[in-house]
Amino acid sequence: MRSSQFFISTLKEAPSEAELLSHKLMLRAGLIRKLGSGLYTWMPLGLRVLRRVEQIVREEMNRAGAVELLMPAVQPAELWRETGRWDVFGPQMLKIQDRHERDFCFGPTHEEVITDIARREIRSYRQLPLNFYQIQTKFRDEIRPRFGVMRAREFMMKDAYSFHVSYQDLEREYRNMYDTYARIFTRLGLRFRAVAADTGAIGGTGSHEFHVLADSGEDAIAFAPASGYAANVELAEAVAPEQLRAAAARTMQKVPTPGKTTCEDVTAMLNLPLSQSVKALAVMSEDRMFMLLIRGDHQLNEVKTAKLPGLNAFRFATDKEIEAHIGCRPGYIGPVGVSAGAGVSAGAGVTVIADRAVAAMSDFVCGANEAGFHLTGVNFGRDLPEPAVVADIRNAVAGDPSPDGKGTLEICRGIEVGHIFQLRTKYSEAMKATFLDEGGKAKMLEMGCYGIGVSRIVAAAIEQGNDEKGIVWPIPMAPFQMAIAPIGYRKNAEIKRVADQLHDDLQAAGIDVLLDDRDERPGVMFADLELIGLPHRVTIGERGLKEGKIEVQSRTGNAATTIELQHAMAHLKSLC
RNA sequence: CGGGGUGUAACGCAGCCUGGUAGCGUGCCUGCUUUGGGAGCAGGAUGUCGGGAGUUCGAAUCUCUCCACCCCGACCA
Repeated sequence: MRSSQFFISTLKEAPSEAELLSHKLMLRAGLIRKLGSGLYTWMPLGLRVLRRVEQIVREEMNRAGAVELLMPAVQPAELWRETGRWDVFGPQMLKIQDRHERDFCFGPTHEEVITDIARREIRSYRQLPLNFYQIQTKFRDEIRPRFGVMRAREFMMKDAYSFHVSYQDLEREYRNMYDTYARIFTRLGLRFRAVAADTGAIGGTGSHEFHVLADSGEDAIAFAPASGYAANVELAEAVAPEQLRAAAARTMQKVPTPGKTTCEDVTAMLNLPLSQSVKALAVMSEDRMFMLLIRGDHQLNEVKTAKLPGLNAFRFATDKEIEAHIGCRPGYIGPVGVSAGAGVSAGAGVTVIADRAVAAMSDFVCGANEAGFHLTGVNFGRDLPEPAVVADIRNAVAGDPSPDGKGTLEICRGIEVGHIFQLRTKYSEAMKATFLDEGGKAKMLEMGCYGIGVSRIVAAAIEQGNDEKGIVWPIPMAPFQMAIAPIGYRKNAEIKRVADQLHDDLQAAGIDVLLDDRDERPGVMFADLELIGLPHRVTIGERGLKEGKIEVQSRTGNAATTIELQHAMAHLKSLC
């Protein structure tokens, strides 16, 4: 390919809308252009990268035995009403009407459509197992699209759905997909980690996420290097402290803490470690107030909390509600004196739920339920009743013991690029998707589903591969494998001849090469080629050509190597 | 949706407070010179100042209103 016949449009400065590095670089390199919030055009250069990712995903899915199909992006509401998800999915689903005012959505996912296919097409156990997949545009009306294609509303996804006669066979395919995903991300040249995950809205039982490791990632991952344990922090168990609660050593005292409303401020003022304080979070669920107790240096895990009985739809209490139930404004609330009695009857008292770590504390600091005061030396059983509920409601932190008992946890950040689920019969039951087993009996199809964020992978790869000059692609994702930068292409006939010849030879050898024949000055050419991150650059200039030599420079290496023109093809082929 | 912010040329920005009819850098176009790390000189083009309404002799600037976009929180590939 020649740049004069292609389209390269780079920017020296990133548009101010971009915050994240990969987003800035994608705009600067001309990979994408924004149409609206969460809506992006894939420019020719970006599309080449997207296609490379697609191709690797496709090859590995095919190799794993999955079969490609393509479902409509627009889906009738009836299917979604069958599974009850028309309303459940909520505003995240883009709902549209046709000319007859019939309801449709732009598909955010395709469980309904594929299950409809399955119930029509799959009749016998002899047809199973099956794994259908597609690579297609999805639309999710995200609450807040951001970071370019990292969290766009319209995005490219590979989604696969498998069907089985039994749970055992589903587990086998789940394992197969797990291994396939590992192969895909390895082939793409990404540093990644598979982690145990929450099943979320899609539903089902077992689930793993695949994360590209990057400090800018939106997810936190807990992992134990010693054992290989890895889980999304949303899920990772924070195990109960081994030590039993120490005996009370101090008496409870009320101390004035005017203006100090956070654990940090209070402990700083009292010259105590943050881990000696307890933070009280008031939440409401079905008109009842719950007080969640977390150690001052810990963070509430809302996913875990929502799994507690009666708290599945909890929300944080308003300041007014806190005053009404506790008689004190936020910042100074605490568990002492609030949990009168069992606190089970609606409206009466507040149910106190303590994190496991809090339950093991003694002589702690907490709010006094009086503005401007905190309590020190507080002890359960003496100064207040034992908490009504003790549960794991905090995020695991670095240094926590691993839930599998082997070693301690570390925390890193990741970008979720893949997610696999065991759906079981959730959708087949809702949509009556059955097959006949060997005995001629109708049985529900066991299902699995497996997603990969194809467009997100492009952004994630840039988060992992970049330097001050621009993008550094993993070789399998690069839009071109190699660039030819002729200096004085339109001035020097010999340079033009050599560059053209090399371009044609490389292309004939099946190497994707970009000949920069724009006749830009060398600095401009080099800067552009580095910004768009091509792995290798061949520089052809008068200087070297006089001696029959050209230069080869790798995007990652520092020094260029000089090679004989006559050996160029062999050398360049060996690089790809 | 709640909180914060921004909309002025293709990109980055100034001008706004204190109204007087729009500017800088980069990019773009033409010519000449230049050609191994984002060239120099000369000339040039480009704006419904986000939209609408209002105040005023006069609005990018003040007021109201709508819209778009970005950032922080709840969602997810």
